[in-house]
Amino acid sequence: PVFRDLGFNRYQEEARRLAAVEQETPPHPTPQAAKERVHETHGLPPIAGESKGIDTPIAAVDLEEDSEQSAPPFEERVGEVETAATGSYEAITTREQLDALVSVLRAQTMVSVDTETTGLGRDADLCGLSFSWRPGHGVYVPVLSPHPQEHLDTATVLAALKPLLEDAALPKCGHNLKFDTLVLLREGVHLRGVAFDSLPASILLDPAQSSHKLDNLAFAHLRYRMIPISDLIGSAADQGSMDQVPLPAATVYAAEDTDIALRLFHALTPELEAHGLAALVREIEAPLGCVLAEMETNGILCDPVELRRQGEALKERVEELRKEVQAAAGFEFQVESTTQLAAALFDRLGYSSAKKTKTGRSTDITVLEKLAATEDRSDPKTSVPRLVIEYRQLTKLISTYLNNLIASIHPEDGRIHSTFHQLVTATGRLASHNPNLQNIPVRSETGRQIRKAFHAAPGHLLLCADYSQIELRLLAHLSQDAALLEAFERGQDIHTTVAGEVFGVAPETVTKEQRARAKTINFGIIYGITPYGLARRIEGMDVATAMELIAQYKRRFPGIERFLQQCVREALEQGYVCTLSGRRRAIPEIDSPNRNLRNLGERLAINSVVQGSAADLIKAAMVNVQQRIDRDRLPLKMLLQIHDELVLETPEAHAQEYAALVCAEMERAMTLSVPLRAEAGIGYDWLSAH
DNA sequence: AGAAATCGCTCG
DNA sequence: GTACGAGCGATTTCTC
Repeated sequence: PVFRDLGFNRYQEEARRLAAVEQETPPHPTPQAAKERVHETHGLPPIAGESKGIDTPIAAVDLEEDSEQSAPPFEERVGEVETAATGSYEAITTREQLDALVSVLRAQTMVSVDTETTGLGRDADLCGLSFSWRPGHGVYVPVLSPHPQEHLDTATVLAALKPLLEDAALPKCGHNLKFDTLVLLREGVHLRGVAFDSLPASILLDPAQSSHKLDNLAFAHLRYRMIPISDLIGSAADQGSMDQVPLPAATVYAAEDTDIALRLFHALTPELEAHGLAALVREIEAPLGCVLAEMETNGILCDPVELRRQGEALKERVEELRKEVQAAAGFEFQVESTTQLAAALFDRLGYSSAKKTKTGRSTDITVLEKLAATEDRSDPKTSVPRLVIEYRQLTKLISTYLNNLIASIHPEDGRIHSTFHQLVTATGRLASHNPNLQNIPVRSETGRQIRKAFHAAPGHLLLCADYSQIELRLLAHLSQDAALLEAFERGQDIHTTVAGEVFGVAPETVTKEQRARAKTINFGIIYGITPYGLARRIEGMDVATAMELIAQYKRRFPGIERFLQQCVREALEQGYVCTLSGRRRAIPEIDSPNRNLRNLGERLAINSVVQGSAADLIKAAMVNVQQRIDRDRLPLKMLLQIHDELVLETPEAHAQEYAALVCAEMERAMTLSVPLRAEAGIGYDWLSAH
């Protein structure tokens, strides 16, 4: 049993090489070995009884009995492979030990925190908490185990620890503390003060890494091989759970986690600093995990009756449409099937196919709209494209929204609890998942009605606060373009201002159409504009005219042109670009010999800086808002984030006051060269709050 | 039969 | 061949 398969390809070769070294070092602790190890340290005198006293500084208050006489401190054993057997871990099982632990933790400048649970889902129960404040040391406080009479119960333990877990002034670290925050929230504990988290830290340092699991980080950064959970609870089918693991083994496993997370804090902090990421982790990403956990736990009330009512109405209309389509076409086919629809349109109804997909002829919205534009009201056959467009819209609403949302409502509390992923996107934006609540329809009237179903609790209102023109304001700040800065400084309508400049007219005389075109250009700039792209999005515009418009824009806003080039140069020189907060995105496409890929790289370089900086900003705002809620004990619940918007639930009383407060916190999230504006709406449901 | 890819559409 | 970032449902294609 010399070498365990790590089940982790990237490290296997390295691990094999080190397997030989392992022969000379103590073998990896089996559960039995772990048990013996803990028994060694078990019969210590109660900490409170130590002569040192519990209010002396931590260095003096050792929770372990014999400090490192068997092995040199881990810091001195560089290059060796280390295992949990080298750490000094113990269980906290008595009232006296718990009180001593609380005093000790209070005095620390950084405490590593972890929870053990019976599983990974929402139904998982707390088995215990572990803490570490000195590398190589750690404690486990069990609350659920095979021998409950040998330790304290959940209520006692949490009552003692809650004040310090919730104390934002006591800095904490850990690995993926969003998970632990979720677990603790189910016990009524609101974890705060998270100043470091090795999961976001690792992702920000190297997003390309395939795994950021604690075990892998331990090996990569500390040459440390952790006890696999399978050693304790087995794997696959006959998997047990943590509450069945004997206390000695559970203690070593649990305390090892916090020990390693603490060591990673020390190991990764210099790396983060070297890459300009330390503040991003400390001020934004680490504390944000707790905010996301709160949002997920809160959930948003959703009325299934309203959704069902809308669904029934739409289903009737869809059935009519299906019949109309088939009647108009003169034959039956499955409208949902793109292959059958393409065959119907292009083989049997005489339309000619222009746009292709990877595997066939495209029937997407742009194609259907072109075909629908040729409709002849006197010939029913030509109504097919128009009817299919409506059919698609309604079936989309039914299946993706109405049906799916009803199924997502939690039977216990009537709320939808989406999951918010903190760092899965390329730019730093959040992603909402299962269900996605960041793409609830708003643009079409029928779709927007779905928002009526999202509502506040009785006596409460939804508070929707969104940033005004956030990406364009960031563009102004990042580019320092004089004209754009001035427009925002003066509070002008940015699309009208740009229209005036680009079309060479006074702002007062800008037409609706000119403003709409300027808006399209403004969005285009942020996405990395191309003449083709712009022409395609403005009705009746050819590529030459689009090119001239872009040229005119760049003449009128020379700072923007400079900024765009600077993004591209940065990507070329460094291989990556950075946001305002130092978040990085690698742009390997930028040196591609393929021109299309290279152009894509240029667009990514531009967009990543703007979109990513906007993500930094609203994340900072979320941390601000939650801190304010905590500090002033406000009765506000954060429910959703939709990229430039926050949705909260507020009591009816003082709702206006809270709205102003949330906007103020959003506006002071960063200090830029342009003023930030956030506006709030209030209403019983999401439709009327907007 | 079940997994993976494709298409299309929703949002910012 | 063309604007950036996501998630998801239905259908089609691939794989065992």
